[in-house]
Amino acid sequence: MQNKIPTIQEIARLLKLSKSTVSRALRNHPAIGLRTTQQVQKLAKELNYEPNQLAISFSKRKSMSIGVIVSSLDPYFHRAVFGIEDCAYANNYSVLISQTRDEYDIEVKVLETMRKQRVDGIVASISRNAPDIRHFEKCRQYNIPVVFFDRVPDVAGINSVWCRLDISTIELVSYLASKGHEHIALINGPVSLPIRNERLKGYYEGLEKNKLPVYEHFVKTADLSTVGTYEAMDALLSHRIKPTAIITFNDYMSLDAMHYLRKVKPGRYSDIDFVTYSSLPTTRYLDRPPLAYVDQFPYEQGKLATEVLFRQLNGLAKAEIMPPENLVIESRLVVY
Amino acid sequence: MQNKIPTIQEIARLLKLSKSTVSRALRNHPAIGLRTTQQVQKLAKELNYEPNQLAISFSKRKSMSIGVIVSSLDPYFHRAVFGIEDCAYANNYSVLISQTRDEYDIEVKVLETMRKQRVDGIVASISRNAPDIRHFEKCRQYNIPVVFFDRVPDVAGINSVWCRLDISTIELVSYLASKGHEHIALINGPVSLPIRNERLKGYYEGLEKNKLPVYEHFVKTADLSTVGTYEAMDALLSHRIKPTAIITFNDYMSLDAMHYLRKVKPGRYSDIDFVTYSSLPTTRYLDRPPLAYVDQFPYEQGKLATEVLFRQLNGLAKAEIMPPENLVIESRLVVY
DNA sequence: CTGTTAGCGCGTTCAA
DNA sequence: TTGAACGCGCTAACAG
Repeated sequence: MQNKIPTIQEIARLLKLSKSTVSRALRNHPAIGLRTTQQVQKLAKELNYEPNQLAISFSKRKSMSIGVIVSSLDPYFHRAVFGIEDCAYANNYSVLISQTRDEYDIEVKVLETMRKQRVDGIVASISRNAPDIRHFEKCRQYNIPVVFFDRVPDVAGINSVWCRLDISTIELVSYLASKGHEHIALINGPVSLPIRNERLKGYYEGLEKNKLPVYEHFVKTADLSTVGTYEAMDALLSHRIKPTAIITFNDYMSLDAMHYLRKVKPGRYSDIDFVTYSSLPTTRYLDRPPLAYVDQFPYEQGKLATEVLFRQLNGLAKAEIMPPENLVIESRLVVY
Repeated sequence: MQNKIPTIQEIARLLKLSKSTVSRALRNHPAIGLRTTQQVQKLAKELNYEPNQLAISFSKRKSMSIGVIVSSLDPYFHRAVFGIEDCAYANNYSVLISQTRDEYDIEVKVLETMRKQRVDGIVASISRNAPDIRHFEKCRQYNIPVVFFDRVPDVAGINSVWCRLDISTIELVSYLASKGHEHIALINGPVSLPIRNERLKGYYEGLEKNKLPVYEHFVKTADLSTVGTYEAMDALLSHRIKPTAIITFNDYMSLDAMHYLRKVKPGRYSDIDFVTYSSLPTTRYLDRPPLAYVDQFPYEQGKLATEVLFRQLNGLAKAEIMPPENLVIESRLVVY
């Protein structure tokens, strides 16, 4: 059992040097003699010396890590995490990921954990059930900049990166109109998600632009559960005038809605077209996938948000006054 | 700008106490007077004091965190991560997740990062392209126990948790046989993944048990790319005797194979049945999903692996000799 | 019940 | 070119 964890002190002792010399030699400090440097590095390698990042972080009061808070590592946020990782790793930072499972209590808790871990900054997409962002306020006191992305709270003075959907939604409606659809419904997400409004705005503007009739009963709200979608579909189809195309809040909702038609109303309505947002990688394998979707570029959002974060961190390091950054990227209509 | 991060020292100064008293009071140490405890905790709250976990970890030489290494946070490993998180959080540990993207170099690097961060233990599923586990050896020197799960290296003396597939694979073949299939093919995963052998073993035993003919050309190997699957399908269908059912390595492969039939050979072979392993949540939405799949219980594997890890950690804490644990769980055939 | 002291491993002055 | 001394924030051993 060689459970001897090597330290700089140990190397210094063996080489009869001071630990500061060793510390410098390990980092190729120019003021250290070549011979010394070489023998230090040689011994370090033999002992399998690996610097204690905990000690470094602690003494420098800088953990070289950023926290990522997302509701779930589903395929959508998974792509965002890639963007975050790519940017963080390029800056020699490590990444702490936490899932909130869309619960406010968990969000509060993981945020606290991250503060205690003294992450240098945080990239966050808020939970669906978060009524406010008070729990993020302490981060300011702890000098931990926060960048919100994708699901951005509607509050001033914060850093944010998100993807506007209104224009693409207009295009989505126009696309459906060009296919001859005149009765287009929208099943939107829960009111607690601000991004829902973009969809609604684009929907109405799209109808107007294409001179299509507006039926209030064509707009439904669903939580993101399967049952919720079924209920919305029920409500949609209970009116005299039925939709011939449906815009759903996301891919999962489209899947549930299509499943509903097949199982609950087999045969009828099989000609209803679906379009949606932020495609799952497996959606294209459906026999009859949605006709189109609006790409929200999660990878780019994650990457941009992290870039904003590093700009804030660098500003903080120089004690500069950093005004909050608010980036908006354009979504894009993709026809399968 | 109130960028004053409160410390125990600061609280002690304000209250004219020593920092050890404050430290104890904050942790409800019984030897501290009620009055003192209360006033310390009151002030701590007012100052928004949050203990510096970095300092605690450093001084205790225990980071209260475990590392998780997986190839990718795809839906499969995502479920495993839930199991890991549930167990870790229950033990007041935090979780560091790293993706290797199935590349050996990245695996080596994230492992090193975790060691430097002094995680207390690691739960890992090895990369497809990892030729050996030499890079894990240093963990022993650093007293960091490692538990491999799901993709387990074929080496003695390690902790492991995996899911045996041979018996379920026999059942899978029997199920297909019961449906009248006599020509059953298997598209297996790459040789670098040991779990592939379980499938192969079960396949042959299943054929034997059901007295089905063995055709060597019915067994193909594919890397896990779409192109690889297409090639395997090409090869399978190029023989005189065609399969009527195909067992694929996983869901993605089934999707690709089915897609191949629809796109490359439309109309023909539309009666080929598929069965697979470890279902994606969205697979059930297909018009004609695989008939059945073998559940590998990733959540349970992750949870069990983490439990093993904590047993090792507790043993280590008591300086006990901990023999490695090797758990095997049974997979289960699920018919849609 | 409370205070004093030492030390965790490292980087960083300042001094030689 | 090297070394000595200090401090990061906290816990713990030992005193009182």
